[in-house]
Amino acid sequence: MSTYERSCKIRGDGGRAIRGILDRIGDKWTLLVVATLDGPPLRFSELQSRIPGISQRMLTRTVRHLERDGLVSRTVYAEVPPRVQYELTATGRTLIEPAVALADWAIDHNPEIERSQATYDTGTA
Amino acid sequence: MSTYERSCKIRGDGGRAIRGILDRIGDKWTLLVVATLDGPPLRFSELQSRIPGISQRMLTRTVRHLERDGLVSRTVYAEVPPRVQYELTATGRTLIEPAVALADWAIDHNPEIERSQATYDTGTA
DNA sequence: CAGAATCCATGTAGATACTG
DNA sequence: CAGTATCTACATGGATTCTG
Repeated sequence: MSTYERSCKIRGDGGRAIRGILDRIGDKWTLLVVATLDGPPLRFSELQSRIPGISQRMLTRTVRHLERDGLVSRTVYAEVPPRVQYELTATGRTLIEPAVALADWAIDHNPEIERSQATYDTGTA
Repeated sequence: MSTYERSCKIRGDGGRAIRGILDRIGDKWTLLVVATLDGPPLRFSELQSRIPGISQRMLTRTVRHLERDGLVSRTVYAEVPPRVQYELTATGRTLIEPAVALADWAIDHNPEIERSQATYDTGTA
């Protein structure tokens, strides 16, 4: 299959599928949370300490969205003090692969892109 | 390589690489423009007519960003009326593959995700 | 035709303070 | 510990108007 044919997957239904997933994972923290949860279950504070810069509010929102989408499971243990564990679901794990593909692309092409930006900016400025 | 090892690619430098690419392609139109340009060169108006809902301003901004990143080339023909053609660069084409992988994931898992959301919402509401 | 410029609505994210 | 609530700042995106 050529990339031309494959790119129809992106435009497909007017871009609904792509838009849907980018709305889900395109924000500032979601993919980082998913990647951080690729491994043993973590509790809230562990998650927060492993994701430098994320605020409580943003972590809460992000895991809630992921839970709603069925990509992360949230288990509350009825203890005092409370303990809540987060874990990727089977579906959530399947997201790792395409996400890594994207990260690979980013790592591979970043130098090139930054050079292009520098050229563009000096030429325009 | 396990997904666990691979997911380090995402968290890598504290998520810089992923953040960089999501800032680039995570917006509303970029991937749609890239996918639409996977094929013969198109002029501004052609591009706009093939991407339902995009405004002039957003198309202009999006192609400018892509040009700055070196993913799209912009060729101005000195004619009256003006003609401008857009085309994916070689680098731009390499983005198609991981983007399609993501679109595939979205298409595959959308039904499941929507079911999860429905369950979550009724349970919470 | 292909945009540039301006204005405005909305959403996203962060800081801060409080609580079961 | 694991949140919730509130407020605010900023970025994103859209509509409209104007132009080389």
